Amino acid sequence: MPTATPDTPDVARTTNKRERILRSAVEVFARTGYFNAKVSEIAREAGVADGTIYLYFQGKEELLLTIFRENTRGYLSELRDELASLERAADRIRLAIRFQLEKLGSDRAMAVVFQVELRQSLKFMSRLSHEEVADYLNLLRTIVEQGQKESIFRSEIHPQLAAKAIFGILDEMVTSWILSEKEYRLEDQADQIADFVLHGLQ
Amino acid sequence: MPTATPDTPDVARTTNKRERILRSAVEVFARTGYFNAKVSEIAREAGVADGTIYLYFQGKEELLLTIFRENTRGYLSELRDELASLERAADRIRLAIRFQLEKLGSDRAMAVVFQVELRQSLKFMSRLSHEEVADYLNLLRTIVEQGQKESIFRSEIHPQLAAKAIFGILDEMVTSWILSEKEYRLEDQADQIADFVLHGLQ
Amino acid sequence: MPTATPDTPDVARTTNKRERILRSAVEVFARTGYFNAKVSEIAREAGVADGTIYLYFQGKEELLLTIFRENTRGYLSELRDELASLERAADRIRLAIRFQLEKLGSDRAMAVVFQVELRQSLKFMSRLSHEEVADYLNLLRTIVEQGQKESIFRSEIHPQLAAKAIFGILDEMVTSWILSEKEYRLEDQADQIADFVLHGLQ
Amino acid sequence: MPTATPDTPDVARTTNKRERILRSAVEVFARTGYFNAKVSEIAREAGVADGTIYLYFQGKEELLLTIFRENTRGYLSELRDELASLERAADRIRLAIRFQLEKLGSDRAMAVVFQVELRQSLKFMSRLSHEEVADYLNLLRTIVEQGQKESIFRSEIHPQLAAKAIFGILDEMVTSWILSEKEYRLEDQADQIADFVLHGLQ
DNA sequence: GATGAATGAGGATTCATTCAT
DNA sequence: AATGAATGAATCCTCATTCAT
Repeated sequence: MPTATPDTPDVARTTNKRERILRSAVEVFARTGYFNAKVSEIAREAGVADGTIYLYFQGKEELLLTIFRENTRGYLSELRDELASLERAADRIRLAIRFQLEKLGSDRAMAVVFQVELRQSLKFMSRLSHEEVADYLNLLRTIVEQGQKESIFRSEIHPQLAAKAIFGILDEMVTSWILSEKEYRLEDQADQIADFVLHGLQ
Repeated sequence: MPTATPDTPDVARTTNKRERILRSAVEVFARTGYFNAKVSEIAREAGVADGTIYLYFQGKEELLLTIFRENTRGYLSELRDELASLERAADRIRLAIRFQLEKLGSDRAMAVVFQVELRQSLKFMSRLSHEEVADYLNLLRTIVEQGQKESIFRSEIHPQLAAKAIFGILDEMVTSWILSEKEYRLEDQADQIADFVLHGLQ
Repeated sequence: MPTATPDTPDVARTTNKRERILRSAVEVFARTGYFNAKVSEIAREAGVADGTIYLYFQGKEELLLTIFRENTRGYLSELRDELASLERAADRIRLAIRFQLEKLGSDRAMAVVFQVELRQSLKFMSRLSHEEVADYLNLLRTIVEQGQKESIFRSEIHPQLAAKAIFGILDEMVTSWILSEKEYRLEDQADQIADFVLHGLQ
Repeated sequence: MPTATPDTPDVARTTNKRERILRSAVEVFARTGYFNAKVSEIAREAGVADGTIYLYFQGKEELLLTIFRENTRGYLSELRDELASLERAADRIRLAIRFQLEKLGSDRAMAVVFQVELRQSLKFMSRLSHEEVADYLNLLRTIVEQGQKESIFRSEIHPQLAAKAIFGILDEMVTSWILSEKEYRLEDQADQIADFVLHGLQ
């Protein structure tokens, strides 16, 4: 009996299916909102049976968490890599700002999930804020502390507060972009924001 | 000493009931999240029958919107009043920052509703962002523009972007406070934040 | 203390209110169906408060029953009066047929209530069929029996069955008229129907 | 002894479930009335979960319509088949009359649904009267016209009116049987009714 | 008698999840 | 691994009725 797809090994096909489910979930969550999203719609869009989703994920909630975790992890390690090539704190701040705007600005559905759907409930948000978001804030804080050591950032600024401020600014820019009826490139705001932030820090 | 109405008049009782429902809704939404909140629980906590809620509000969604609208309106007009007593843009920025932190910092349940529950869905958020939030951003923007005219703020800053940045910072501070396991007074951050913002603008 | 309306005694005003409620009920039942009819809508249309209806009637169901009873009683006694002026069974059959078509054909809303709304449930229908409908069937049966005694109607016909047949024909004509999209006068069918019935009896 | 399918195939079981739901609906509608019937009771009686009903039907209303449609269609095509074996209009009238009485007389619950529950509202009735009932009336009308061509029925009778009259008589007989406290076989009235009708037509 | 604000029981329907195949 | 038919818990809202005024 001939093998149907010689170059699509089981693992690949399976991985594929998992990815397709996650991507469909992003689209459906972004389109209808997490609470109104139907598992069956995600399944339909992914081209799998309803039950299949439960072979890969515990349930609807795990879908949302997985979307967040896997993407955040990817973003963070990539950002760390890129930051390694820069030395000065100011440049690193600029890079981090541009990076976040580029990433979320390149995938509106994903951005909607990050900015809107993930903030469904205190339970959700506190889980997130203690895990990946905390990592990201720490990264920013470290850069601020570095700048203070280099004496280019004012020492009276509380680094954790500065990190939150930067995060808050970026968060608002992304949300505002999502909700905007005008079409514009999110990353085009990177320099202006960086100027504002660096002035604030200096 | 003014006599408090000995026998609560009809108007008061009615108003009372409406207010009690709204307050219960804030508590229940904050505790369980909007989607998981049961109308019957709000009713029970307000000490009214389920059906009574529908005499005052169209439904669950209108409860959430009303909480937002009525509070935002109150905040905004109060803030405007207080701003009127100040002249310099920098002082006004300081005041606005302190004001928001004080208001939301004084009522955790309300803050949860504002920071978490109101961001349930794109539909909701865009409705809000086009109404009350837009008003607030305009207020901030006007102060920034004033500061630029007075030549105390840098002219190359886009006022709308600055307004969003300030809003984003405050938003993040409030959210972070809500999610924090430590107890601290939100308004204690007002000066630090104002310093950061004013440096950013100057 | 002066009497407000000397020529509108309490009874009259009261009666008036009662009639207004009944008439509104006919209209609302006809328009929306008994089950979908809201007591508050009937009250609004009658110009009284919701609670007032319960001063005159036990509830929604009694409204429907009263509409039926009072009208049927009126119809029946009027029909009996008119029949008294005729002697021959055939003429009486003609009269009864014309009478029913004229009565229901003159008030579409009432006809809808009689033909549609009163047939909501077995419970309702059996109550009606054992009371007023039985009286009406007896009246028809008596005429048929009279015709048989006069030897102008065939004796092998079961009078009760003939009465039901006549009632069934008329009932269908009224229902058909209600549901028809064409406008026509129901009573114009009286002669044709009478011919058919009398042929059937003879 | 023929072996009944030992392992019910999928199709049968599925069909089975749908039929069981419909049959339960007939029983429950007849017992409690359409508006008072609970979907959960129909489900319980059919031995399925509440939700299962919605896999087969859109909702409660579709249950009622389906009961009517599927039965009417079956009746009508069966009646047409049987009529094909007869030639004379009078015999056909007799057959149609007996047929309707036999069918409805053999299933009281179904008859209740047909005579009572389907007449809930103008909306319902006009939908029905424009579809299946119209087909049935056309069938009767055609026979009357045939009889007129054969010159055994009087030509001055309007065939459509005659069809309605026959339908009305049968309708009343069925309703009367349903409401009767006495037990009798509905079809035993077939000859008497046919005599009356044929006399009326001749 | 008249009002109408308040009550609260009641049910159709949805949809995440399961599990026999 | 994959399916998808079946499950059944869970809840918003309506509206007939009451009763304090």
